[in-house]
Amino acid sequence: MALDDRKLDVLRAIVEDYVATQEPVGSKSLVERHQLGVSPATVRNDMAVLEEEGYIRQPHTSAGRVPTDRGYRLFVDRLSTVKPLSPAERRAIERFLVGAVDLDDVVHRTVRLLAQLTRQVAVVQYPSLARSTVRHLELVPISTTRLMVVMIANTGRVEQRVVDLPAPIDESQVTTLRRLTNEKLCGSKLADTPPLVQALVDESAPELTPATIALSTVLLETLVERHEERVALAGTANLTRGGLLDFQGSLRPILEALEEEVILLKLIGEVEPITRVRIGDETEIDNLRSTSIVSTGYGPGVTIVGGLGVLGPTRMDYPATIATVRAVARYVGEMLAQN
Amino acid sequence: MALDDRKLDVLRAIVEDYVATQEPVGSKSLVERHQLGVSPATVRNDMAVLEEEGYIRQPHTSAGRVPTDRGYRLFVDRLSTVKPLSPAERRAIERFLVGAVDLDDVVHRTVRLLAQLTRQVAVVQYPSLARSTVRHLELVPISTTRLMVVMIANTGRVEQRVVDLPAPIDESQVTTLRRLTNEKLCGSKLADTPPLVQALVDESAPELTPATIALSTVLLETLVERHEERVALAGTANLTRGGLLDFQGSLRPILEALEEEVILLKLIGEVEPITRVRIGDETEIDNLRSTSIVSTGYGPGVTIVGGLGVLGPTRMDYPATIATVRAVARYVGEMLAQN
DNA sequence: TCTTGGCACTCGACTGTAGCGAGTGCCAGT
DNA sequence: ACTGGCACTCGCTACAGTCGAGTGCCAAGA
Repeated sequence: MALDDRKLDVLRAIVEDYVATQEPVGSKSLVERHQLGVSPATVRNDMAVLEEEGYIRQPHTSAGRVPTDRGYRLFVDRLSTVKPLSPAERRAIERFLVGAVDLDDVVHRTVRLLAQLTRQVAVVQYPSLARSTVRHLELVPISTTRLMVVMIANTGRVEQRVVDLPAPIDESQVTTLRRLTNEKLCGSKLADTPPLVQALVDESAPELTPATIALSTVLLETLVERHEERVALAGTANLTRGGLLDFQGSLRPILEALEEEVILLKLIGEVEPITRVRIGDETEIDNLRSTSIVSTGYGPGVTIVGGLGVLGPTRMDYPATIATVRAVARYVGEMLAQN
Repeated sequence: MALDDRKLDVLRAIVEDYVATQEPVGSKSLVERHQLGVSPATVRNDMAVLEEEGYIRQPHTSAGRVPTDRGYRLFVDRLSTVKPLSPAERRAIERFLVGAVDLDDVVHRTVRLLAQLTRQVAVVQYPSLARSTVRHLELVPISTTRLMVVMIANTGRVEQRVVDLPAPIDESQVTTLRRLTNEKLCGSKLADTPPLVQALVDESAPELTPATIALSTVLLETLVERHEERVALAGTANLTRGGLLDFQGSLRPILEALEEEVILLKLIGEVEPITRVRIGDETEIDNLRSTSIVSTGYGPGVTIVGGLGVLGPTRMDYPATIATVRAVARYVGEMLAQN
């Protein structure tokens, strides 16, 4: 059955009221607060249809209606327009992000900003190594048989590993190795490095081959195979707003899920610049059944190097949240472009 | 008034029972579960005294007794013996920490381990820069007027900053600058670097002086003045155990406090190898009135490079927690000593 | 002087009942 | 197709009553 315009208006009104008040909304208060131009009885009929179609439900007989996940989905897809940010919010974003001294700083400031503006839990992925290129590789001897390798990526990320060498090498050999690796790998995307690393081993001077193999093993293993993705988190205290009414009383499963980086990455590690909204079950994480996630990709210019987003109750102000997430992502992109 | 031995026994029994059951403990169940050798009535008299002295209190008339902060304090100081770790726990610690690939990895594994073993919130401070020495400084040109400086510390920490140069410099000048800074600063403690950095500027070749000044400004500002301390956090989900009975119902203030790195550092940033226990108000943080913190320093050998600890309800198993925190700190120290 | 059993008392937790009111579904009328 | 009216549902709150764990006090005994 097709929903006519008025039924959609009713659904929109229900979502807006419920988000604002956090209480099931009844037919009478609905017509009072919105200019629907019809009587409560008519609204009730519409509600009955909406309920039959699964867009709203009653917590119990004789209570008002509450949107279902499906109702929110329809609202987000067809009934809402993105709220423009207030000037105050724009100013807050700018003020917050200027003066960041390094990548860590940018990420931390961003995640705090996002948490503060949306009053929800914010997650920011560090620029993905897989989508970074190598800017410089530095080898620092720790002892004659141990080497620290530091990789600096164009996104500002810096990763280090310790390499155990099969045989001692001296200072000049380290210099040779350093030059060689930099020549081979600088400028290439991390995802493209495996053949280059192989070439590195093939071309190394015989006496350096064992060391080169050890080095390349570490490089491949840590930087390419297990993607070293990282995330920053802030605003968990915001989960307690709405005093346990959201999240059916227990924060536990949500806090547990938030501690799993793998889960967070799956949810906000976007590849596309598109803003995604996952509502309830759409998160596909059991522990997050009662939450929604708004996420988007960010990066300098048009390329995407990482994702960011917020997590909150399914009952959230989607238009405002979407606007804020997008705006913050855009600013962070500009920030990164400057480096 | 001096408390005789039996009154102390009663207090100990109350603390132990309350920690175990989370329910106010009455005189009758006390004598049932502990071999006190006296009747409930006697225990009641002792309880009255303990209450008068402020070691225990009644949530309401006709309820059992609950230890006060002062009671826990006395318990920790004089009535408890550190529980030895179970073999299973020892094994868990070893298994968890072997195979750590870099400092980030060590810290993350440690904080998770600690959270898991104590079933509380764990906090681990990264090795403090102030107590590290410079192992290597790397300068990587980003453009002709921008330089990324990467500092590698002996503790494994790697910090990077971008330096804006007043005038362009070429590759060979970077090499010169790199050699000079490393000669001057390698091996010295960060806290001792200011005069060395100054000497660096004085001795630099005239054409490099402006660049050197820019570089040294960044070095001093970021690495010495504002101590770049970092912490890792895990186990916030454990706050929800005991279903809101601890923390008088609201996790909010606690989650808020946990987001402030400054607060965490104040609480677990130990300088001494001593294990500290802060109970309730002793945390000196309003938001953490209902929590206790057990913290200790760690480091390779005898020197302390950072702190770690756990935060939980004042009603926590102090002997077990103290033992675990100490054991983990010791293992982390050994871990670091290997590098 | 310390310990003990007895006893009256307190007060939170739980249960059952009743009234209220927001909200609904249905139906007949326009 | 919309509307007003009406009976009904059911969660919420208040209130009264009961139960029981736990206490404080006291007088008697070791």
